[in-house]
Amino acid sequence: MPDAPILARLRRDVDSHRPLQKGRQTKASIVDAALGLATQIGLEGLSIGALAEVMKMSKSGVFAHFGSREELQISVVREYHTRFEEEVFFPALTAPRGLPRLRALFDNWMRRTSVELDSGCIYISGAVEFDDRPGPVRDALASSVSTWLDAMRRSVELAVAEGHLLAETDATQMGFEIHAQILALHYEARFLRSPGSVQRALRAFDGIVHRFSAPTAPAKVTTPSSPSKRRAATVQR
Amino acid sequence: MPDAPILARLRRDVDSHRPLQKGRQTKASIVDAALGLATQIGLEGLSIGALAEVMKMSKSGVFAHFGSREELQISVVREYHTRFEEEVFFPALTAPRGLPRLRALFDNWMRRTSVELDSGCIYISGAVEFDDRPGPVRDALASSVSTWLDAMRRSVELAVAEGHLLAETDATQMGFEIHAQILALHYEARFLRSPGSVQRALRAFDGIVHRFSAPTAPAKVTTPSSPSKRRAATVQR
DNA sequence: GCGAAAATAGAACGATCGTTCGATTACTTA
DNA sequence: TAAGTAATCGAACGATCGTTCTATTTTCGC
Repeated sequence: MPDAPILARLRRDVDSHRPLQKGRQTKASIVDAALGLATQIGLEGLSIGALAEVMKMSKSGVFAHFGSREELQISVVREYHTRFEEEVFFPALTAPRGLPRLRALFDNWMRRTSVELDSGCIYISGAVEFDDRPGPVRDALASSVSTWLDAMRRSVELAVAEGHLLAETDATQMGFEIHAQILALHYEARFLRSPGSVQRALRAFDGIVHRFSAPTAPAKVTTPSSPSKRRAATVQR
Repeated sequence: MPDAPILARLRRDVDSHRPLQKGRQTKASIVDAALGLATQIGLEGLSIGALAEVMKMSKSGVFAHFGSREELQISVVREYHTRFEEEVFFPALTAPRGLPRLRALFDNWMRRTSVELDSGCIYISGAVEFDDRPGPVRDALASSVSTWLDAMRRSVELAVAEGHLLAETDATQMGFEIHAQILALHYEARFLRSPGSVQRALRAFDGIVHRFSAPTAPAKVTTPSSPSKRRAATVQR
Protein backbone atom coordinates (compact mmCIF):
# COMPACT_ATOMS: atom_id res chain seq x y z
CA MET A 1 0.00 0.00 0.00
CA PRO A 2 2.54 2.63 -0.90
CA ASP A 3 -0.05 4.92 -2.40
CA ALA A 4 -2.40 5.10 0.53
CA PRO A 5 -0.80 8.24 2.04
CA ILE A 6 -0.80 9.80 -1.39
CA LEU A 7 -4.52 9.30 -1.69
CA ALA A 8 -5.01 10.68 1.79
CA ARG A 9 -3.10 13.77 0.81
CA LEU A 10 -5.16 14.24 -2.31
CA ARG A 11 -8.31 13.91 -0.30
CA ARG A 12 -7.07 16.49 2.14
CA ASP A 13 -6.22 18.89 -0.65
CA VAL A 14 -9.76 18.84 -1.86
CA ASP A 15 -11.35 18.82 1.54
CA SER A 16 -11.38 22.46 2.41
CA HIS A 17 -13.81 22.53 5.28
CA ARG A 18 -11.57 20.35 7.36
CA PRO A 19 -9.34 22.21 9.77
CA LEU A 20 -5.99 23.07 8.30
CA GLN A 21 -3.08 20.81 8.90
CA LYS A 22 -0.46 22.21 11.17
CA GLY A 23 1.84 23.03 8.30
CA ARG A 24 -0.79 24.88 6.35
CA GLN A 25 -1.81 27.12 9.13
CA THR A 26 1.72 28.04 10.10
CA LYS A 27 2.38 28.71 6.43
CA ALA A 28 -0.65 30.96 6.41
CA SER A 29 0.56 32.86 9.43
CA ILE A 30 4.02 33.14 7.91
CA VAL A 31 2.50 34.67 4.80
CA ASP A 32 0.52 36.97 7.02
CA ALA A 33 3.64 38.17 8.81
CA ALA A 34 5.50 38.41 5.52
CA LEU A 35 2.77 40.61 4.11
CA GLY A 36 3.10 42.85 7.11
CA LEU A 37 6.82 43.15 6.58
CA ALA A 38 6.51 43.60 2.83
CA THR A 39 4.08 46.48 3.11
CA GLN A 40 6.61 48.26 5.27
CA ILE A 41 9.93 47.55 3.63
CA GLY A 42 8.86 46.24 0.25
CA LEU A 43 8.91 42.86 -1.40
CA GLU A 44 12.60 43.14 -2.09
CA GLY A 45 13.32 44.06 1.48
CA LEU A 46 11.68 40.88 2.69
CA SER A 47 14.31 38.66 4.27
CA ILE A 48 13.79 35.17 5.50
CA GLY A 49 15.96 35.82 8.52
CA ALA A 50 13.87 38.77 9.67
CA LEU A 51 10.72 36.82 8.96
CA ALA A 52 11.96 33.89 11.03
CA GLU A 53 12.67 36.24 13.89
CA VAL A 54 9.16 37.65 13.78
CA MET A 55 7.72 34.15 13.64
CA LYS A 56 10.05 32.89 16.34
CA MET A 57 11.07 30.09 14.09
CA SER A 58 14.33 29.02 12.50
CA LYS A 59 15.26 30.33 9.09
CA SER A 60 15.16 26.86 7.59
CA GLY A 61 11.80 26.20 9.20
CA VAL A 62 10.34 29.21 7.46
CA PHE A 63 12.18 28.49 4.25
CA ALA A 64 10.88 24.93 3.99
CA HIS A 65 7.35 26.18 3.42
CA PHE A 66 8.25 27.94 0.21
CA GLY A 67 11.38 26.41 -1.25
CA SER A 68 12.66 29.74 -2.44
CA ARG A 69 12.46 33.39 -1.63
CA GLU A 70 10.76 34.04 -4.92
CA GLU A 71 7.97 31.65 -4.03
CA LEU A 72 7.55 33.46 -0.74
CA GLN A 73 7.25 36.78 -2.55
CA ILE A 74 4.69 35.34 -4.92
CA SER A 75 2.70 34.01 -1.98
CA VAL A 76 2.70 37.48 -0.49
CA VAL A 77 1.48 39.00 -3.73
CA ARG A 78 -1.33 36.46 -3.92
CA GLU A 79 -2.31 37.13 -0.34
CA TYR A 80 -2.37 40.85 -0.98
CA HIS A 81 -4.52 40.24 -4.04
CA THR A 82 -7.03 38.32 -1.97
CA ARG A 83 -7.22 40.95 0.75
CA PHE A 84 -7.49 43.72 -1.79
CA GLU A 85 -10.46 41.97 -3.32
CA GLU A 86 -12.06 41.46 0.05
CA GLU A 87 -11.52 44.97 1.34
CA VAL A 88 -11.82 47.07 -1.77
CA PHE A 89 -13.66 45.29 -4.52
CA PHE A 90 -16.34 43.12 -2.93
CA PRO A 91 -17.64 45.68 -0.42
CA ALA A 92 -18.18 48.15 -3.23
CA LEU A 93 -20.50 45.74 -4.99
CA THR A 94 -23.21 46.57 -2.48
CA ALA A 95 -23.37 50.10 -3.86
CA PRO A 96 -25.76 50.60 -6.76
CA ARG A 97 -24.09 50.03 -10.07
CA GLY A 98 -22.83 52.99 -12.01
CA LEU A 99 -21.38 56.12 -10.48
CA PRO A 100 -22.11 55.23 -6.84
CA ARG A 101 -20.26 51.97 -7.18
CA LEU A 102 -17.36 53.70 -8.90
CA ARG A 103 -17.21 56.15 -6.03
CA ALA A 104 -17.28 53.32 -3.53
CA LEU A 105 -14.44 51.59 -5.34
CA PHE A 106 -12.38 54.75 -5.26
CA ASP A 107 -13.14 55.40 -1.60
CA ASN A 108 -12.23 51.89 -0.54
CA TRP A 109 -9.13 51.96 -2.67
CA MET A 110 -8.05 55.25 -1.21
CA ARG A 111 -8.54 54.18 2.34
CA ARG A 112 -6.87 50.86 1.80
CA THR A 113 -3.88 52.46 0.16
CA SER A 114 -2.95 55.23 2.47
CA VAL A 115 -5.29 56.04 5.27
CA GLU A 116 -6.40 53.15 7.42
CA LEU A 117 -3.14 51.32 7.37
CA ASP A 118 0.03 53.25 7.81
CA SER A 119 1.71 50.55 5.82
CA GLY A 120 2.32 50.97 2.14
CA CYS A 121 0.76 49.34 -0.89
CA ILE A 122 2.78 46.61 -2.52
CA TYR A 123 1.07 47.30 -5.85
CA ILE A 124 2.86 50.63 -5.76
CA SER A 125 6.13 49.71 -4.13
CA GLY A 126 6.28 46.49 -6.11
CA ALA A 127 5.86 48.36 -9.36
CA VAL A 128 8.93 50.40 -8.59
CA GLU A 129 10.94 47.44 -7.40
CA PHE A 130 10.13 45.16 -10.30
CA ASP A 131 9.68 47.42 -13.27
CA ASP A 132 13.13 46.46 -14.50
CA ARG A 133 13.30 43.00 -13.01
CA PRO A 134 11.61 40.34 -15.13
CA GLY A 135 10.53 37.10 -13.56
CA PRO A 136 7.62 35.36 -11.91
CA VAL A 137 7.26 37.91 -9.11
CA ARG A 138 6.90 40.74 -11.55
CA ASP A 139 4.43 38.67 -13.54
CA ALA A 140 2.31 37.91 -10.50
CA LEU A 141 2.36 41.56 -9.51
CA ALA A 142 1.49 42.87 -12.96
CA SER A 143 -1.26 40.30 -13.34
CA SER A 144 -2.86 41.27 -10.04
CA VAL A 145 -2.70 44.97 -10.76
CA SER A 146 -4.05 44.52 -14.25
CA THR A 147 -6.95 42.49 -12.97
CA TRP A 148 -7.85 45.25 -10.56
CA LEU A 149 -7.46 48.06 -13.09
CA ASP A 150 -9.61 46.11 -15.51
CA ALA A 151 -12.31 45.81 -12.88
CA MET A 152 -12.08 49.54 -12.36
CA ARG A 153 -12.42 50.14 -16.09
CA ARG A 154 -15.44 47.89 -16.29
CA SER A 155 -17.00 49.84 -13.49
CA VAL A 156 -16.55 53.01 -15.53
CA GLU A 157 -18.16 51.34 -18.52
CA LEU A 158 -21.05 50.33 -16.33
CA ALA A 159 -21.49 53.92 -15.25
CA VAL A 160 -21.57 54.90 -18.90
CA ALA A 161 -24.16 52.27 -19.62
CA GLU A 162 -26.24 53.54 -16.72
CA GLY A 163 -26.16 57.01 -18.21
CA HIS A 164 -24.18 58.48 -15.36
CA LEU A 165 -21.26 59.31 -17.58
CA LEU A 166 -21.01 60.60 -21.12
CA ALA A 167 -21.51 57.97 -23.78
CA GLU A 168 -18.24 58.87 -25.48
CA THR A 169 -16.28 58.38 -22.27
CA ASP A 170 -12.95 56.68 -22.79
CA ALA A 171 -12.98 54.22 -19.90
CA THR A 172 -9.27 53.54 -20.10
CA GLN A 173 -8.54 57.24 -19.96
CA MET A 174 -10.78 57.74 -16.97
CA GLY A 175 -9.26 54.72 -15.26
CA PHE A 176 -5.81 56.17 -15.85
CA GLU A 177 -6.79 59.44 -14.23
CA ILE A 178 -8.39 57.80 -11.22
CA HIS A 179 -5.37 55.60 -10.74
CA ALA A 180 -3.26 58.73 -10.91
CA GLN A 181 -4.98 60.19 -7.86
CA ILE A 182 -4.27 57.11 -5.79
CA LEU A 183 -0.62 57.24 -6.76
CA ALA A 184 -0.36 60.92 -5.93
CA LEU A 185 -2.10 60.38 -2.63
CA HIS A 186 0.27 57.58 -1.76
CA TYR A 187 3.25 59.72 -2.72
CA GLU A 188 2.30 62.93 -0.99
CA ALA A 189 0.77 61.44 2.13
CA ARG A 190 3.25 58.67 2.66
CA PHE A 191 6.50 60.12 1.50
CA LEU A 192 6.12 63.88 1.74
CA ARG A 193 3.72 63.60 4.66
CA SER A 194 1.91 66.62 3.39
CA PRO A 195 -1.40 67.11 5.17
CA GLY A 196 -4.66 67.44 3.28
CA SER A 197 -3.67 64.93 0.62
CA VAL A 198 -6.82 62.90 1.10
CA GLN A 199 -9.00 65.92 0.49
CA ARG A 200 -7.03 66.76 -2.61
CA ALA A 201 -7.44 63.27 -4.00
CA LEU A 202 -11.16 63.46 -3.35
CA ARG A 203 -11.50 66.83 -5.02
CA ALA A 204 -9.53 65.56 -7.97
CA PHE A 205 -11.82 62.56 -8.25
CA ASP A 206 -14.83 64.86 -8.26
CA GLY A 207 -13.20 66.92 -10.98
CA ILE A 208 -12.64 63.84 -13.11
CA VAL A 209 -16.20 62.64 -12.64
CA HIS A 210 -17.51 66.06 -13.52
CA ARG A 211 -15.50 66.19 -16.70
CA PHE A 212 -16.77 62.80 -17.85
CA SER A 213 -20.35 63.26 -16.80
CA ALA A 214 -23.24 64.62 -18.80
CA PRO A 215 -22.93 68.40 -19.02
CA THR A 216 -26.60 69.21 -18.72
CA ALA A 217 -29.55 68.10 -16.68
CA PRO A 218 -29.20 65.67 -13.83
CA ALA A 219 -31.59 63.75 -16.08
CA LYS A 220 -32.72 60.32 -15.04
CA VAL A 221 -31.53 60.28 -11.51
CA THR A 222 -31.28 56.69 -10.48
CA THR A 223 -28.55 57.54 -8.03
CA PRO A 224 -29.86 58.83 -4.77
CA SER A 225 -26.73 59.11 -2.66
CA SER A 226 -25.52 62.61 -2.16
CA PRO A 227 -21.83 63.28 -2.43
CA SER A 228 -21.83 65.58 0.54
CA LYS A 229 -22.17 62.77 3.02
CA ARG A 230 -19.07 60.92 2.18
CA ARG A 231 -16.88 63.93 2.38
CA ALA A 232 -17.68 64.44 6.02
CA ALA A 233 -16.14 61.23 7.23
CA THR A 234 -12.76 61.64 5.69
CA VAL A 235 -9.74 61.52 7.85
CA GLN A 236 -6.65 63.47 7.22
CA ARG A 237 -3.23 61.92 7.57
CA MET B 1 55.09 75.09 7.18
CA PRO B 2 52.41 72.65 8.16
CA ASP B 3 49.62 74.86 6.94
CA ALA B 4 50.87 75.55 3.45
CA PRO B 5 49.07 72.54 1.90
CA ILE B 6 45.94 73.49 3.75
CA LEU B 7 46.00 76.90 2.17
CA ALA B 8 46.59 75.33 -1.19
CA ARG B 9 43.57 73.19 -0.73
CA LEU B 10 41.42 76.10 0.27
CA ARG B 11 42.54 78.02 -2.77
CA ARG B 12 41.67 75.10 -4.97
CA ASP B 13 38.22 74.80 -3.45
CA VAL B 14 37.38 78.31 -4.48
CA ASP B 15 39.08 78.20 -7.84
CA SER B 16 36.40 76.71 -10.02
CA HIS B 17 37.69 77.60 -13.47
CA ARG B 18 40.79 75.57 -12.96
CA PRO B 19 40.59 72.07 -14.38
CA LEU B 20 39.43 69.57 -11.84
CA GLN B 21 41.93 67.66 -9.86
CA LYS B 22 42.15 64.05 -10.72
CA GLY B 23 40.18 62.99 -7.67
CA ARG B 24 37.35 65.37 -8.34
CA GLN B 25 36.80 64.29 -11.88
CA THR B 26 36.88 60.62 -11.09
CA LYS B 27 34.45 61.31 -8.27
CA ALA B 28 32.24 63.09 -10.76
CA SER B 29 32.34 60.16 -13.13
CA ILE B 30 31.64 57.77 -10.27
CA VAL B 31 28.57 59.78 -9.37
CA ASP B 32 27.59 59.74 -13.00
CA ALA B 33 27.84 55.96 -13.17
CA ALA B 34 26.09 55.65 -9.82
CA LEU B 35 23.21 57.75 -11.09
CA GLY B 36 22.93 55.47 -14.08
CA LEU B 37 22.78 52.44 -11.81
CA ALA B 38 20.40 54.07 -9.36
CA THR B 39 17.87 55.01 -12.03
CA GLN B 40 17.72 51.37 -13.01
CA ILE B 41 17.83 49.49 -9.75
CA GLY B 42 17.05 52.21 -7.26
CA LEU B 43 19.04 54.03 -4.63
CA GLU B 44 18.81 51.08 -2.29
CA GLY B 45 20.01 48.70 -4.96
CA LEU B 46 23.16 50.72 -5.44
CA SER B 47 26.11 48.64 -4.32
CA ILE B 48 29.68 49.81 -4.11
CA GLY B 49 30.92 46.53 -5.47
CA ALA B 50 28.85 46.78 -8.63
CA LEU B 51 29.79 50.40 -8.98
CA ALA B 52 33.47 49.54 -8.70
CA GLU B 53 33.09 46.95 -11.40
CA VAL B 54 31.49 49.44 -13.74
CA MET B 55 34.21 51.96 -13.00
CA LYS B 56 36.94 49.32 -13.26
CA MET B 57 38.21 50.38 -9.88
CA SER B 58 38.62 48.68 -6.57
CA LYS B 59 35.81 48.82 -4.05
CA SER B 60 37.93 50.76 -1.60
CA GLY B 61 39.00 53.16 -4.32
CA VAL B 62 35.39 54.01 -4.99
CA PHE B 63 34.49 54.04 -1.35
CA ALA B 64 37.24 56.50 -0.40
CA HIS B 65 35.52 59.25 -2.35
CA PHE B 66 32.42 59.17 -0.20
CA GLY B 67 33.25 57.69 3.17
CA SER B 68 29.96 55.91 3.40
CA ARG B 69 27.29 54.44 1.21
CA GLU B 70 24.83 56.99 2.51
CA GLU B 71 27.05 59.83 1.33
CA LEU B 72 27.21 58.21 -2.07
CA GLN B 73 23.42 58.02 -2.22
CA ILE B 74 23.14 61.66 -1.22
CA SER B 75 25.61 62.61 -3.92
CA VAL B 76 23.46 60.78 -6.44
CA VAL B 77 20.36 62.61 -5.25
CA ARG B 78 22.14 65.94 -5.58
CA GLU B 79 23.34 65.08 -9.04
CA TYR B 80 19.84 64.09 -10.08
CA HIS B 81 18.55 67.35 -8.69
CA THR B 82 21.01 69.30 -10.80
CA ARG B 83 20.17 67.46 -13.98
CA PHE B 84 16.49 67.74 -13.32
CA GLU B 85 16.88 71.50 -13.04
CA GLU B 86 18.91 71.64 -16.21
CA GLU B 87 16.66 69.44 -18.29
CA VAL B 88 13.23 70.24 -16.95
CA PHE B 89 13.13 73.54 -15.15
CA PHE B 90 15.52 75.93 -16.88
CA PRO B 91 14.52 75.10 -20.46
CA ALA B 92 10.91 75.87 -19.61
CA LEU B 93 11.81 79.37 -18.56
CA THR B 94 12.14 80.36 -22.20
CA ALA B 95 8.42 79.82 -22.64
CA PRO B 96 6.25 82.85 -21.91
CA ARG B 97 5.17 82.98 -18.32
CA GLY B 98 1.79 81.66 -17.38
CA LEU B 99 0.07 78.74 -19.00
CA PRO B 100 2.63 78.20 -21.79
CA ARG B 101 5.40 77.88 -19.25
CA LEU B 102 3.34 75.53 -17.12
CA ARG B 103 2.78 73.38 -20.19
CA ALA B 104 6.48 73.42 -20.97
CA LEU B 105 7.28 72.33 -17.43
CA PHE B 106 4.85 69.46 -17.68
CA ASP B 107 6.11 68.40 -21.10
CA ASN B 108 9.73 68.40 -20.01
CA TRP B 109 8.87 66.63 -16.81
CA MET B 110 6.95 63.98 -18.66
CA ARG B 111 9.68 63.33 -21.17
CA ARG B 112 12.38 63.28 -18.56
CA THR B 113 10.44 60.90 -16.39
CA SER B 114 9.41 58.17 -18.72
CA VAL B 115 9.95 58.72 -22.38
CA GLU B 116 13.39 59.80 -23.45
CA LEU B 117 15.25 57.72 -20.95
CA ASP B 118 14.19 54.19 -20.39
CA SER B 119 15.60 54.52 -16.94
CA GLY B 120 13.39 55.34 -14.01
CA CYS B 121 13.02 58.44 -11.91
CA ILE B 122 14.68 58.36 -8.54
CA TYR B 123 12.19 60.90 -7.21
CA ILE B 124 9.59 58.19 -7.66
CA SER B 125 11.56 55.08 -6.82
CA GLY B 126 13.25 56.88 -3.95
CA ALA B 127 9.93 57.90 -2.48
CA VAL B 128 8.91 54.27 -2.26
CA GLU B 129 12.25 53.12 -0.92
CA PHE B 130 12.57 55.78 1.74
CA ASP B 131 9.05 56.57 2.84
CA ASP B 132 9.57 54.49 5.95
CA ARG B 133 13.29 54.94 6.33
CA PRO B 134 14.26 58.16 8.08
CA GLY B 135 17.72 59.58 7.64
CA PRO B 136 19.78 61.99 5.58
CA VAL B 137 19.05 60.28 2.28
CA ARG B 138 15.35 60.58 2.78
CA ASP B 139 15.81 64.19 3.80
CA ALA B 140 17.83 65.01 0.70
CA LEU B 141 15.27 63.30 -1.48
CA ALA B 142 12.28 64.97 0.13
CA SER B 143 13.96 68.34 0.01
CA SER B 144 14.72 68.02 -3.70
CA VAL B 145 11.22 66.88 -4.54
CA SER B 146 9.64 69.60 -2.45
CA THR B 147 11.75 72.23 -4.14
CA TRP B 148 10.58 71.07 -7.51
CA LEU B 149 6.93 70.78 -6.53
CA ASP B 150 7.10 74.24 -5.04
CA ALA B 151 8.46 75.58 -8.31
CA MET B 152 5.59 73.88 -10.07
CA ARG B 153 3.12 75.46 -7.71
CA ARG B 154 4.62 78.90 -8.21
CA SER B 155 4.26 78.41 -11.92
CA VAL B 156 0.58 77.76 -11.39
CA GLU B 157 0.28 80.90 -9.33
CA LEU B 158 1.99 82.82 -12.08
CA ALA B 159 -0.54 81.51 -14.56
CA VAL B 160 -3.27 82.69 -12.23
CA ALA B 161 -1.66 86.11 -11.99
CA GLU B 162 -1.48 86.26 -15.75
CA GLY B 163 -5.16 85.60 -15.95
CA HIS B 164 -4.73 82.25 -17.68
CA LEU B 165 -6.28 80.38 -14.80
CA LEU B 166 -9.17 81.16 -12.50
CA ALA B 167 -8.37 83.52 -9.67
CA GLU B 168 -9.65 81.13 -7.06
CA THR B 169 -7.43 78.35 -8.31
CA ASP B 170 -5.94 76.30 -5.51
CA ALA B 171 -2.37 76.04 -6.71
CA THR B 172 -1.52 73.21 -4.36
CA GLN B 173 -4.53 71.28 -5.57
CA MET B 174 -3.62 71.78 -9.19
CA GLY B 175 -0.02 70.85 -8.49
CA PHE B 176 -1.22 67.67 -6.82
CA GLU B 177 -3.25 66.72 -9.86
CA ILE B 178 -0.46 67.44 -12.31
CA HIS B 179 1.96 65.44 -10.21
CA ALA B 180 -0.56 62.63 -10.25
CA GLN B 181 -0.40 62.37 -14.02
CA ILE B 182 3.37 62.01 -13.98
CA LEU B 183 3.13 59.26 -11.41
CA ALA B 184 0.47 57.42 -13.37
CA LEU B 185 2.47 57.76 -16.55
CA HIS B 186 5.54 56.38 -14.85
CA TYR B 187 3.52 53.49 -13.42
CA GLU B 188 1.62 52.48 -16.50
CA ALA B 189 4.34 53.06 -19.04
CA ARG B 190 7.24 51.69 -17.06
CA PHE B 191 5.71 48.89 -15.07
CA LEU B 192 2.61 47.83 -16.95
CA ARG B 193 4.15 48.79 -20.30
CA SER B 194 0.73 49.77 -21.49
CA PRO B 195 0.92 51.71 -24.76
CA GLY B 196 -0.68 55.10 -25.14
CA SER B 197 0.16 56.21 -21.64
CA VAL B 198 1.82 59.39 -22.82
CA GLN B 199 -1.28 60.44 -24.71
CA ARG B 200 -3.41 59.72 -21.69
CA ALA B 201 -1.23 61.84 -19.46
CA LEU B 202 -1.40 64.66 -21.97
CA ARG B 203 -5.18 64.45 -22.23
CA ALA B 204 -5.45 64.40 -18.48
CA PHE B 205 -3.29 67.50 -18.25
CA ASP B 206 -5.53 69.27 -20.74
CA GLY B 207 -8.52 68.26 -18.68
CA ILE B 208 -6.97 69.71 -15.54
CA VAL B 209 -6.06 72.95 -17.25
CA HIS B 210 -9.52 73.23 -18.68
CA ARG B 211 -11.10 72.76 -15.30
CA PHE B 212 -8.96 75.46 -13.70
CA SER B 213 -9.06 77.94 -16.54
CA ALA B 214 -11.42 80.83 -17.09
CA PRO B 215 -14.52 79.67 -18.90
CA THR B 216 -14.67 82.67 -21.22
CA ALA B 217 -12.38 84.98 -23.07
CA PRO B 218 -8.81 83.77 -23.41
CA ALA B 219 -8.00 87.49 -23.58
CA LYS B 220 -5.53 89.12 -21.27
CA VAL B 221 -7.78 89.90 -18.40
CA THR B 222 -5.72 90.67 -15.37
CA THR B 223 -8.61 90.27 -13.02
CA PRO B 224 -10.78 87.29 -13.80
CA SER B 225 -14.48 87.70 -13.59
CA SER B 226 -16.87 86.52 -10.98
CA PRO B 227 -16.18 83.22 -9.36
CA SER B 228 -19.72 82.09 -9.97
CA LYS B 229 -18.72 80.95 -13.41
CA ARG B 230 -16.47 78.27 -12.07
CA ARG B 231 -17.63 75.06 -13.56
CA ALA B 232 -16.22 72.50 -11.20
CA ALA B 233 -17.23 74.08 -7.96
CA THR B 234 -20.26 71.95 -7.44
CA VAL B 235 -20.97 68.57 -8.81
CA GLN B 236 -24.44 68.40 -10.11
CA ARG B 237 -26.28 65.20 -10.63
C1' DG C 1 62.69 66.42 -10.52
C1' DC C 2 61.63 66.21 -5.37
C1' DG C 3 58.81 65.73 -1.79
C1' DA C 4 54.31 65.93 0.01
C1' DA C 5 49.75 64.78 -0.41
C1' DA C 6 46.13 62.70 -2.75
C1' DA C 7 44.29 58.71 -5.05
C1' DT C 8 43.92 53.94 -5.56
C1' DA C 9 44.66 49.00 -4.66
C1' DG C 10 44.39 44.87 -2.00
C1' DA C 11 43.30 42.11 1.65
C1' DA C 12 40.59 41.23 5.45
C1' DC C 13 36.63 41.94 8.92
C1' DG C 14 31.99 40.88 10.60
C1' DA C 15 27.31 40.70 9.16
C1' DT C 16 23.66 39.14 6.52
C1' DC C 17 21.81 36.98 2.66
C1' DG C 18 19.40 32.64 0.39
C1' DT C 19 20.00 27.95 0.40
C1' DT C 20 21.27 22.97 1.55
C1' DC C 21 21.52 19.01 4.43
C1' DG C 22 21.01 15.77 8.07
C1' DA C 23 19.00 15.04 12.43
C1' DT C 24 15.11 15.54 15.42
C1' DT C 25 10.67 16.54 16.98
C1' DA C 26 5.68 16.77 16.21
C1' DC C 27 1.77 15.29 14.13
C1' DT C 28 -1.63 12.06 11.79
C1' DT C 29 -3.40 8.12 10.39
C1' DA C 30 -4.42 3.28 10.35
C1' DT D 1 -0.33 2.68 20.07
C1' DA D 2 2.94 1.99 16.31
C1' DA D 3 4.47 3.43 11.97
C1' DG D 4 5.24 6.79 8.83
C1' DT D 5 5.08 11.28 7.25
C1' DA D 6 5.27 16.17 7.90
C1' DA D 7 7.30 19.97 10.22
C1' DT D 8 11.00 22.11 12.37
C1' DC D 9 15.67 22.87 13.91
C1' DG D 10 20.68 23.79 13.89
C1' DA D 11 24.71 24.11 11.62
C1' DA D 12 27.10 25.16 7.74
C1' DC D 13 27.94 26.82 2.76
C1' DG D 14 29.33 30.41 -0.49
C1' DA D 15 28.27 34.92 -1.85
C1' DT D 16 27.87 39.70 -1.20
C1' DC D 17 27.42 43.58 1.55
C1' DG D 18 29.65 48.06 3.72
C1' DT D 19 33.64 49.22 5.95
C1' DT D 20 38.51 49.42 7.81
C1' DC D 21 43.11 48.98 7.48
C1' DT D 22 47.84 49.28 5.39
C1' DA D 23 50.58 49.61 1.21
C1' DT D 24 51.49 51.39 -3.09
C1' DT D 25 51.00 54.26 -6.91
C1' DT D 26 49.82 58.67 -9.03
C1' DT D 27 49.34 63.37 -9.12
C1' DC D 28 50.70 68.11 -8.20
C1' DG D 29 52.91 72.32 -6.28
C1' DC D 30 57.33 74.12 -5.88
